[in-house]
Amino acid sequence: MLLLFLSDQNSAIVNSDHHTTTRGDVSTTRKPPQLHTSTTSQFHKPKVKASFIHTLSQKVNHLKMDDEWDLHAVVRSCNTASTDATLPSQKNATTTNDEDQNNDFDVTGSVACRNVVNPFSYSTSRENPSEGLEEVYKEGCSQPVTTTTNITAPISVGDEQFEMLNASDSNYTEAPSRKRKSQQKKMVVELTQEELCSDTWAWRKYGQKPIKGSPFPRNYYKCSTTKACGARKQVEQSHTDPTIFIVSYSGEHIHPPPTHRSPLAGSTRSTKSTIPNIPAVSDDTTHSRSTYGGGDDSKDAH
DNA sequence: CGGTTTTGACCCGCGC
DNA sequence: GCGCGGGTCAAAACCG
Ligand SMILES: [Zn+2]
Repeated sequence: MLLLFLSDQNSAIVNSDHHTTTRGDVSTTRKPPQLHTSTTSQFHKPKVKASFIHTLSQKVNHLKMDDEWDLHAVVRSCNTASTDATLPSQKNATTTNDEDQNNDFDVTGSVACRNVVNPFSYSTSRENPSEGLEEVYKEGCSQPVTTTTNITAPISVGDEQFEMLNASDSNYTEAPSRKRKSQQKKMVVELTQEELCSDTWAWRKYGQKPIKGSPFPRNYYKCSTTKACGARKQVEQSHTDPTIFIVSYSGEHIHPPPTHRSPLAGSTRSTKSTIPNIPAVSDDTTHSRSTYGGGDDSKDAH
């Protein structure tokens, strides 16, 4: 397992909730979508390599039939599976119920039972959060825990960002607001489905965008336990190993892990709209969701 | 009815 | 200055 912890000297003060203020300032200017559709000033076309994506999707096909990118579906299915105790990596973990999980979760996390500290840890001592994370990083590097898949794919994204954060700005001294939003701290982790669903924190998805380097989009999640909690994570499927999910954690939880996640969490809607078309009798008997239109700005307005 | 997901739009930093 | 790429917002749809 590879972990990357990116830290910026620019304290986290700037990042807390500034977006609210920033956005709030112009929030009123935010017009309804319809009005804006005609603007088309900064919208670029989706130049996605269809063939490439196609190839990749084929690869992932064996994993998920048509919605290759419903991470939440993955998590959900995983959870369901966990209830059935079908997870290979959780066989030693007798805790399958969320309630019990919470009990077992403790502070280190349920996955920690394997032998490594996982990113789901909750540290009350926020004095030196980086230390703890560093530890995680080191642990993860020295003690790679491969559950069922051999995780050997190098995380380049983290490296890149790290470089950017540290050496991109030559004139960088202590400017508080130099990096985007709260990008100052980040921990990249390669996880499998089991590990992904082992995350007992309550996450709410707030965005999804296709990433240039990877054929798969990236999902953005925010902690939904408390509004004040600035913990976020982004999940992305590894283009090298579709079975691996690259999860980037940023921010820390200001609260203990939730007792149990809401039933709504991780739920995916059947189809995009209220089109009752094709009720249940279809080739895809399962939940097949929409074809990930993607909340990207590459939506080629017209 | 409340919490989530979806998804188009907006914002922002950076490179050219 | 513009376009690109990535991150975030928020309205609407959804589901238990
Ligand atoms: Zn939190």
